[in-house]
Amino acid sequence: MTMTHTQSRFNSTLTSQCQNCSLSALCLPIALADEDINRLDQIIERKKPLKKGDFLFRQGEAFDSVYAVRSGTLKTFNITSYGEEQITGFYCPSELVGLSGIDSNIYPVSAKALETTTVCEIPFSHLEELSSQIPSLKHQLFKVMSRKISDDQQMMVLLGKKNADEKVASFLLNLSTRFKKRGYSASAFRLSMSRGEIGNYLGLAVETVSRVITRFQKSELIHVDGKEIEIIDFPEIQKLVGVASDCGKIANI
Amino acid sequence: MTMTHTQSRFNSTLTSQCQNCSLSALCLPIALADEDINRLDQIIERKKPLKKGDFLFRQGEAFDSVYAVRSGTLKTFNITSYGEEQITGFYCPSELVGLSGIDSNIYPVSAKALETTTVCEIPFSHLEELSSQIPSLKHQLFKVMSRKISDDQQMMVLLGKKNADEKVASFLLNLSTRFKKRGYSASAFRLSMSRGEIGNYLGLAVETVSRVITRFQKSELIHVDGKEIEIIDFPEIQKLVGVASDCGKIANI
DNA sequence: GGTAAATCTTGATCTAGGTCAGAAAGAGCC
DNA sequence: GGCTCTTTCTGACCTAGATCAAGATTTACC
Repeated sequence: MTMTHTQSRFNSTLTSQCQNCSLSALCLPIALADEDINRLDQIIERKKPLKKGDFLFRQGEAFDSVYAVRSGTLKTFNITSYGEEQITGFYCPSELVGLSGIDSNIYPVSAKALETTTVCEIPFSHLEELSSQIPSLKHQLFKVMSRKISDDQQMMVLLGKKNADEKVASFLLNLSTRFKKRGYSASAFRLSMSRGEIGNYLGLAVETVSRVITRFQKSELIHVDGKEIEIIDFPEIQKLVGVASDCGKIANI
Repeated sequence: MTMTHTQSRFNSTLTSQCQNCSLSALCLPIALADEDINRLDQIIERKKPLKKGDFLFRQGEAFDSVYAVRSGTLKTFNITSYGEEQITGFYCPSELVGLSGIDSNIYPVSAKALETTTVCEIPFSHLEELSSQIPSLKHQLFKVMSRKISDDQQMMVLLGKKNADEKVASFLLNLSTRFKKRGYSASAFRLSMSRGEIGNYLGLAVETVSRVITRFQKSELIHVDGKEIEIIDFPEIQKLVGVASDCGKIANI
């Protein structure tokens, strides 16, 4: 294993890199004490950037690491029985990719860069070991995985019950929320994925995505210029989504 | 907390109950040493059975425990913005319910019994604490959550890409696999959920589920008698599913 | 900077599965 | 055993979104 080698190349500064990272408030280190961040920092390897279209890992490969996105965007996808791609998620900075590989020790999906993307590689065996020593890190890991489970379930609701307008509105609002959390504008952002990829992810044909976006633009819910999106009428978009995003707070049957 | 009280009532025998449980080979204790099973056993509370229609927990309630199903079946579901139910999962014996509550400390779904059902309540804070002391338990927990993530992603593929026949075939095959793992017949079993609930889960109308099942019966893929299902032509059902279930082994692009 | 390839848009048509309606078969319940 | 309530089945119709087709625009690459 050449890890120490690579580490010395990337981690040569004395101060923790995680501590300096603008994403530390969102990524794993949240709620860690300074000395613990340093220990986490030791096991993390900063990889050189992926170019658009590069694979981070491929479906079927041996699982050994999870990855935190530092910049750029990734998509994960399955190849279905007849060779078509099914996108299962998009990953923005501070988000963790690869957690689904823990169970079988094999990545059940492929991960590919949608644009130039940098990631931190976190060897899972080290992370697991460290999590025994740092309870708050373990808790954080459980939380991240739990969050992924409930997010995926929201996605199942979207795929199973929503119509095209609701799907696209949910998608835009979801991105908006994620950008906002990271300190970027919640109303204006750039889509790093193609219309085709959006459709694939949402269970819609490309043409439908295009038509819905055009329609939203005409009804002045959003303003579109190619991949640049500006959400103009938040209340209306939220109404379409059904504000199901926080239905945890809604009264029960 | 009245736990010790309740424990003494349910856990009074000296031998570990987990150890005697027929599900221990599938549930959390897998890969645990005897003394560790005993420690896990101490924190588990066997609850009295739920009757059909009883809630185990409700969307929005404070999260404090995960539950292992001992017998019977549960469904979890969201209430969407306009009051309809969206089923996000069915849970059979040995399966763990409630993991999605860890992140927000609130159950993001409700869980309801489909028939008389017994569960083991596992207070999460205790489980988490114990997992620090027993690395294999921690690993097992990570695996269970990871498995849930990849299963849910398979479900997203199903909802986003499959047609009605493929959805129903996948559903039947999935149940079959789960029953088999537990030592029951893989080919003949009883559906504990209604056609309506199947449709809800698969993103189909009741009528469509009914029609597909009838069609499968006519083409002699399955034999149906009310809720009793017998899978007759496994190869054909698998062909419909596309054997996408183990596409992890398929070559990557 | 120019050309080929990919992506996006828009219109016209088609269809899988939804919706509506009613009959048949179970499941509780007194 | 009869009554009601729920679930399941089946047929007739309809619609949201897929598919097909063909331009328009963007992106990538020499």
